[in-house]
Amino acid sequence: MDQKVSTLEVELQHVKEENNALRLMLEDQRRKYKNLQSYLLEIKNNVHNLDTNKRTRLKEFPTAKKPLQVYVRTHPNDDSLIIKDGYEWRKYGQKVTKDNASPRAYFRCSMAPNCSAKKKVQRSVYDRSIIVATYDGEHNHDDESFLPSSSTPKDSFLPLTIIQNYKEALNIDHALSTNKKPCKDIMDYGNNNKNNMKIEEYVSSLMNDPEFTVTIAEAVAHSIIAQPKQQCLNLNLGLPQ
DNA sequence: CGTCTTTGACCCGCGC
DNA sequence: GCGCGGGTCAAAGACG
Repeated sequence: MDQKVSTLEVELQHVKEENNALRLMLEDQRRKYKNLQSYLLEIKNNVHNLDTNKRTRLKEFPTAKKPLQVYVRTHPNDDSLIIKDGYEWRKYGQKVTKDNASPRAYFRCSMAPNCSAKKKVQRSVYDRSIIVATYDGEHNHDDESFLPSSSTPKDSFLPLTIIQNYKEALNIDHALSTNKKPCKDIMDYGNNNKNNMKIEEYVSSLMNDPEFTVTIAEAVAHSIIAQPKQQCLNLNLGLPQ
C-alpha cells in the first residue's frame, strides 16, 4: 500500500513538473507571439518612420527618396550582420543606437570606387533573429556582371533569401500555395528574373504592396492556427528563446 | 603586403 | 548656446 502511495506521489510530482514545463512553454509562445505581432506591425508601418523623430543627415544621405528597408530572418545563433544581396559591401562604421541594444553597422558599396550606395544593418529591436537593412543612395555602376546566375538559387540574393527564411520560420508554404499575386511574383522573380529588375526596385515594390503584407500576415496566422495541438506549444517561429 | 574590420574620436544637425 | 546622438573618419589590428 505504502509503495502504491509512493508511486502515485512520484507520478503526481512528474505531472506537476510536466504541468510547470507546459506553462513555461505556453508563456514562452505567448511572448513569441507578442514579438511576432510587433514585428508584423513594424512591417505594416513600413518602418521608414522609425527615424522620423530623429534628425536626418541629408549631407550623408542626400537622397530624398524614402529609404528602402528590408527584413531578413537569420538563425538565432547567428550574430553576424551580413546579408547576401548580390552587392559587395565594405563596412565603415558601427554604432550602438539609443533605441536598440544591437549595434548598427554602416556599409558602403565596394563594387565601384565612386558608388554612392550605402546601407545600414541592425537587428530588429523586437526580434534579434531579424536583421533590418536600410538602403540609401543609388548604385551608379553596371550590376549585370555580378548578379548570381539563375542556376544557383541557393546563393541567390535578397528576395529569395527573404522568402527562404520566411518559409523556414513561418511555414509560408501556405501563403505561396494560395498562388496569390505577390507570392507568385516572388517565385517568378526567384526562378527567372526575366526583366533583370534591380533588387532595390523589386523589394521596394514588395514593401509597397499591401497585398504582400496581408499575405504574409495570413501565413503567420495560418502557421499559428493550423498547427496540431501538440505543435502549438512549439510553433518553431524561429524567434529567440 | 594588401585588404578588410574594428573602434574611438570627431563632425554636425536638431531639439530644448 | 549647449548637449545629445546618429553618421563618418581614420588609425590600428586582424587576416589571408
